[in-house]
This record gives sequence, C-alpha cells and structure tokens, in this order.
Amino acid sequence: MKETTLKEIAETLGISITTVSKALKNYSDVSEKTRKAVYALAEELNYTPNSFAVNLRTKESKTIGLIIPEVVHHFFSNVINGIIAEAEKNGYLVIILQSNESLELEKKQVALLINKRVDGIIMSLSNESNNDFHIKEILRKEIPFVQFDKISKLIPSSKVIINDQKAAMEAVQHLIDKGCKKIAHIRGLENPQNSIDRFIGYKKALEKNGIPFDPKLVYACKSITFEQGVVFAKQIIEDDLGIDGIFVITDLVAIGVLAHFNEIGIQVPGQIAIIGFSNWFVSQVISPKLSTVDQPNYEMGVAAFGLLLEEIVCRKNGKPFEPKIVELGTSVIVRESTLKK
Amino acid sequence: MKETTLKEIAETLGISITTVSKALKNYSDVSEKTRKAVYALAEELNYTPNSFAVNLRTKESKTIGLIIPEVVHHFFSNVINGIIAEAEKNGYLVIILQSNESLELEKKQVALLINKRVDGIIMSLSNESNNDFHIKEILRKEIPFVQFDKISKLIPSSKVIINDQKAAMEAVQHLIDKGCKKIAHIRGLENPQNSIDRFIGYKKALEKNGIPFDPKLVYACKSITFEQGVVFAKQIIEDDLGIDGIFVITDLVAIGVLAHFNEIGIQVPGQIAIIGFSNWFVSQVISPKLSTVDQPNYEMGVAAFGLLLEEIVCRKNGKPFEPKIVELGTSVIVRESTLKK
DNA sequence: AATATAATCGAAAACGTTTTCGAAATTACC
DNA sequence: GGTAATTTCGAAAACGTTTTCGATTATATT
Repeated sequence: MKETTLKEIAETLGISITTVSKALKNYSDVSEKTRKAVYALAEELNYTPNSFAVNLRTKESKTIGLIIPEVVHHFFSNVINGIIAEAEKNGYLVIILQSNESLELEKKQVALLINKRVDGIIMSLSNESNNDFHIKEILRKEIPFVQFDKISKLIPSSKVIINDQKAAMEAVQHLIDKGCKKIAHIRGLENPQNSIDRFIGYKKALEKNGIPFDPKLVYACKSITFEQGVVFAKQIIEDDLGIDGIFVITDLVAIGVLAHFNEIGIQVPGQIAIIGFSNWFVSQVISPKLSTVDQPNYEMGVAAFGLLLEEIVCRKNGKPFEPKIVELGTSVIVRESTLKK
Repeated sequence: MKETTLKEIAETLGISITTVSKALKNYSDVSEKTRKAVYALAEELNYTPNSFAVNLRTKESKTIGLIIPEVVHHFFSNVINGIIAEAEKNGYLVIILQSNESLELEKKQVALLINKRVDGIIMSLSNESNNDFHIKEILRKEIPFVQFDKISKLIPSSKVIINDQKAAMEAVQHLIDKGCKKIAHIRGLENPQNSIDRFIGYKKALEKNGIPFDPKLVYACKSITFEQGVVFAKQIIEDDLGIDGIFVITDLVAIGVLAHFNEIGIQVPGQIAIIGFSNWFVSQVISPKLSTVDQPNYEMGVAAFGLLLEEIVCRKNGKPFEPKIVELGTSVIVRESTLKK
C-alpha cells in the first residue's frame, strides 16, 4: 500500500518538492498555472499529507487528551460529547483515558499523554487527586491544561465549573419552600471540591432560614453508588429523626434512596421529599420523577475545549497565558419527588 | 521548553546517536558499560522519545480510532470502557469519534482517522450505513478493521457480535413461558442488522410455539427513544388488540412504554408483561424492574480490541489476514416486569 | 537597451528517530 | 606475533514534511 507523497507529485510534474508543498498550501509565490496542475494531480493521486511527518515538522499533533474518572457515567459521557464535537469543529481529535478514580492510574494516564505529545489536556480529577507532581509536571512543561467539574483550586489553570455552593443552596431552599422542616444531607466523599461546596451550600441555606445545623442529619457517602443510597435510606428510617426532606449529592445515590423508600412504602414526597443533583437521565423516568439540579454537561465540554484552544493558540504565538475561569449556570428542576402541596 | 533528545545524550556522553538509541533499546551490540551510562543520563535528563519522530520512522502511531453512533449511551459507553482498558494494556491509545447516526458524518470521521494514520479502526455502524465507499476504502488500504454490535454482514472484516436472533427468541420464549398469549413486538429501524435479527427471532419463537404471526402486532420505531415508547404505549392501548406481552427492541424504548402504562394505571406485568433488550442500568432502578436481555458490553469492547490487535500484528508481519468473528453469549434477566405467576 | 522591480522557483536544512552495514577495537587461538 | 573470531561502535540514509533564503526568470520603468 504505497501512499502518494509530495516527492511523487513533484517528480511526475517535473518540479521541486518545495513548490508542490507551497502550491498545496496556497503560498503566493507559486504561479496559478503550476498551482492548478499540482492540485489536479494531488486530487487524482488521492494525496493526503503524511500526518506523522507534519507532526514532526510542526511540533503539534492536532490531538488533545481527556482524562476523566469514568466513561460510563451520564454526566461525563455528555461532557465527552461536547468536547469531541467542539474539538472536531476546530480540527482536533480527542484521546480519552480513564482514571477509574485512582490516583495511581491518573498519574500514568498523564504520563501517557505527555509522552504522546498531545497539544493539550482536559481533565476532571479523580477523588484522591490534588495538586500532585503529575499535575505540576503538566504546568511546568507549559502544556495547555484545563480542569472541569472535579477541580483543585490549588492548581493554577483554566477551569470550567459550576457554582456548587449556590446550586446546593438553591436546592435546599427549594425543600424549605416546600415546607420541609428537618432536612438531611447525603454528602459526597471528603476530598472532592464539589462535595465540600455542596455541603457548605446546604449549611448556608439552613442558616439563611434560621434552621440550626445538626451534624446528625449529615450522611457521608463511602462510594457514589445506587447501593449507597439504599444503605442510607435504611439508616435514615432506623435513625428515626423526623427527617422530612433530603438533599443528595447526586442523582444516582438519590434514586437508591428513592428505590428503598418505594419498596418499604415510605411516601415520596408525602413523608419525605428528595432532591438530587446533576439531572441524570434516569431521574425523569423513575417514579416518582426525581427533582434535581441541572448542570449544563454538553456546554461544559464545549467551554472546556474553548479554553484549551485559547491557551494552545496563545502559547503557539509565544505569549504568556493567563488562566481563565468559566462558571456555568445551574437550575433547580422541580419534578415529583419534592412536590408537596 | 527544550526536550532532551538522543543527540543531546550522545554529545554529553561523547558517543554517537546510534549507540544511544541502541543502548536504550537494549541492542546486543552495545557494551554493558555504555548501556548503563546511557540509561543513567537518560534518567537524569528525563528523556522520553519524541513520538512524532518515532511514528514517522516506524510508520505506526500506536493509536486506534473508534467510531460509534453516540457516546451518551449506556451500551456504547460500556464498550468504550472495555476498548480503552484493553488498548491501554497493550500500549495503544484510543481516539473516539461520533457519527451521530449520520452517514455523512460517519464518512467524515473515517476520513479523519485514515488521515491521522491510526493503526486500526473499530466501528459500530450508524443506522443508515452499509457497505459504502468509505468502508471499502478502509479495506482497500488494508487498515485493520473490526466491526461490533451494529455491523454489516456484507463487509468482510472481523466482527464482534451477539446472536440477536437467538437472544430475541429466548426473550419471547420467556414471555410465552410466563403465559402470554398475544405478544407484540416493538421493533427497531428497518436497516440495522440487529433490528432485523431480533424481529426474525421474535417470529421464530412464535412459530416454534405454534402461535400465528400477526403483522398488526408489530410496531416499528421511527427513533430509538423514550418518547417513542410512550407513543407506542398509547397506540397499543388505543388499538386494543388484547396484547398481554411486549418484546421491545431495547430497554430505553421499553421504559417509555412502562412509564406510560404506570401513568394510566395499566398493571405490569399483571395485564401486560414487558421485556426489553440490552440491560441498561435504568432497568434495574425503575418500578417495576424491567426484565431484559443482558449482553456483555465491556467484554465486547475487550474482544473488539483483541481482534484488531491480531490483525495489526498479522499485517505488520506482512502476512495475509483472515477475518474472525467472535460471538458473545447473552442471557435473559428476569425481573419484575414479566413476573406473572 | 539597460536597469529596477516583481514574480516564480528550488536547494537545503531541519524535525528526531531507527536501522543497515561496514569499520574499528578487542579478544581468542595457534 | 600473526591471523581469525568476536565485540563494540558510528556514518549515513531514510521517514515526509515545512520553511528560509537565495537564484532565476519575467515584467515594468526609464
């Protein structure tokens, strides 16, 4: 399978490789006549530039890397979608790697991408990750870098985020508005920024409404799973603290809670109202439909690539780059699980 | 940001580039002494080979392409997972592109990957796609190629599939075993192979049990969506044909049906039993839990990469390659939606 | 017709690696 | 001490492109 090269075109046309190359890139110092001839022959021979050679010469691969905790995840797969679409629109391809929420694996993935000499990296940190060496290495090498969703505030890079505190406050406020008096919070893991911020938002909402904060009403997830939701649902019934509303870190856990309540006959929202976070697809097809906080997944991906491209272009021109932060809006989606009258 | 090169190591050590290269690759014609020295300095200078140069020289990128109809999809995201994991294990990275079920886009994506000179392509066809020019081009260029899930039997390449006919038969047989007398089928689009095969399986199961096939009981999806399920649920009630069991092309549509039946008070499985296909995650968290056919998603990805790698290795050694077909097993998962006593 | 200006071309270096093949240095052997 | 065998090394070509800069040719200006 012989691929046509510039050399081949040059030889059959009796001109130099230089001229062929310049003709194809529409340089001004090649005559209309030869330009047309080159284009015609290139078309005929089905010429496509050898990207390996182009990469080597231009020192860029027109490829970016994406590292996320997990692919099989409604939120992340939507973000992937946005990134791929926007990247392609700008002539970039996307290599996707998974950290599986493991710091070790994340380090390895970063190394792989640096080795591959991608033009930039977009990343959502794994739970254990923070401002570690592998991240510092990305910055030291001045590889364009954007964080989204699960970020570390300590890392000076561009970021695409939502205002988790504000969003959580609004969710809890919604429960209060619907008449909930004793609101529990099923929070996320200890480390992740969004887990912390949503917890803070929960407390702020209580405070704002003059409701005393009670640490006994906070349940901390060991894992973000459906099963974890079931476990805490049981726990909440057992604890019997008079809880009438629950704000859950994410929809997946919330539907675990919901499923158990359904099973044992607890009325939702009658006895206990539930609101989740992230607006997973399943939330609108279960019964009762789960109220939640919508965050713009696809747009997050688009924004992330946008920021990355800005940095890529800026650095290519040798200018220093100033990281930017894009904050996208969220909204409470009211469905059946909080619809007390 | 100067990267260390072989040249640099060679100069500071006072030896040739050749020797450095060979030392790092443990060639036998370099003495233990210089080998150690090279390794030490390479380590110290944090040397990593320039992959652009390696690609150009070796004519391979250690990167494969993956084209799927959509990323945000429980089945496909699981397959992606399997492919990425297996690829990484073997030193390959994965570029993912989406066809959005559009033939035009699919052609463009194929062109992009060929241009990028990936070492191989794994693909699940879009609905409109068949044995078109862009696919023939892959084969003509002898680019290692594997189809999975939505395949075309006309394309002579390796394939990873399930036995859709057999799986569908088992699903319908299950409905019959549970006492269903009048079984409808909500089938997929006209074109896709798995849609056709599941329909055939449905008919065969009826035939095997002496139940006459009635085309009025077949509803053909215009799109594979939740909403399509709702539409057909209404239709089925309106038609009032005494249907007591439904075999649905895929879970997403099935839960649309289920949601509407729940809403208007049709008992599932009491009045109508429902079985879906593909074992989506949501099927186990809705009420009633949806019976379905499980197909091994992750394993499909692993198998697909395995076949691709076989072809890559084979072709690299200049041997002719004989396409292989891997058929993975499925199983009926019995949950609440078919649990008539 | 001579000179100045503009248009068109190509030689060559460079990107960083891999690999072939021959040369040099070392060791073994009689 | 001379030859043969073995070990160790490096020059050079090759992969295919991009770009600089000088050379050549054609056109414009007096």
